Amino acid sequence: MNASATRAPAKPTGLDCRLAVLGSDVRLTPHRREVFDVLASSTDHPTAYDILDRVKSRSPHISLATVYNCLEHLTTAGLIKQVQLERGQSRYCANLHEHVHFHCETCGKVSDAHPAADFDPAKFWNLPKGTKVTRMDIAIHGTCEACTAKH
Amino acid sequence: MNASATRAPAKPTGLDCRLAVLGSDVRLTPHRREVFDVLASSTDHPTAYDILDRVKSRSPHISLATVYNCLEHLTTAGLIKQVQLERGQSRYCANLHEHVHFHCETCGKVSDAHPAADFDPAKFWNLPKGTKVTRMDIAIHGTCEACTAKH
DNA sequence: TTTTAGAATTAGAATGATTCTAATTGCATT
DNA sequence: AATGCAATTAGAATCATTCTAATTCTAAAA
Ligand SMILES: [Mn+2]
Ligand SMILES: [Mn+2]
Ligand SMILES: [Zn+2]
Ligand SMILES: [Zn+2]
Repeated sequence: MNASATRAPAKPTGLDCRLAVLGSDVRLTPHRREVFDVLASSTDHPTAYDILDRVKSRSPHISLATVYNCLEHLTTAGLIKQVQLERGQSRYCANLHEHVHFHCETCGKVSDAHPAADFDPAKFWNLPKGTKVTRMDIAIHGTCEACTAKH
Repeated sequence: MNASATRAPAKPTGLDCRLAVLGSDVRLTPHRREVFDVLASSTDHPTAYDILDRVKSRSPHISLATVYNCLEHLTTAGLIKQVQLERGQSRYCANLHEHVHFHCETCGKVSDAHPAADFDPAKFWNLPKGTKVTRMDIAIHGTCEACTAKH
């Protein structure tokens, strides 16, 4: 983060570890690639520690600092999203479609829910004219299907 | 928090510092009352430190620990809400009506926005049948009226 | 092929917000 | 006045994250 600010980043020209994904400009080093892959194959919104554990099976020597670095680069590049549901650990999500988060207060699971096609959320709130909306964070808390069933 | 768990709380029987507000069961000690009053007369969603500063003008010796204690009791009693917009400091809000938070990314201000009367948010997301919703946290990020105007 | 300069990675220290601990103080009933 | 909790406090501890200061990589330059 400090280092990358010192100068314009050298344009990646190398091979397998420098895939330009989705038009983004991140250098996809092996670690960043692994962190991304872990996240892309997860639907449970893991924390940095969860990701560390999962990446360790492929790269046993990766450090927590590197996981945080990778997550920051991937987030800045727009390849993943940081999700803040409660105080404490952030969670991460590789689903880039517009969606909201459902958090089960019984089992703790976090899942994605997608809006109906015609959903235009901004019009439901009386925001003053002139307000510009860039992003919405919507978290729904409750009891999931499974937890409701086994009650 | 620890102390209050040891036993059923003695029912308040005293006078001015024990007002039962809105059917809640908190003892409204002078400090809790001041913290609540500061919040009730604020629309800017102050942090614990902001609240400490404001309460200090009336109670110069109040401690940060007490502010946190008061905020926790008031939150548990349902008299105020804790608001988590980004990582870092929590904010607090005494508006108990259903509302969402607008956060201006330019000036940092946080304000309330109220939904249209016919707004039924849950139906817009395809939550699995059987899901029970208890609460929604909706944060809208963007540029406020004033900041948009002065650009 | 060696050099070199910037970027990536690392362990551990530092930070910041909150929570916990262990007194001490205050109040309401006895 | 004595008793017994609950409230309050300062400071320590905790937890997630960010920063620091090396060290290692890598890709282009020489
Ligand atoms: Mn998600
Ligand atoms: Mn509010
Ligand atoms: Zn569940
Ligand atoms: Zn603004």
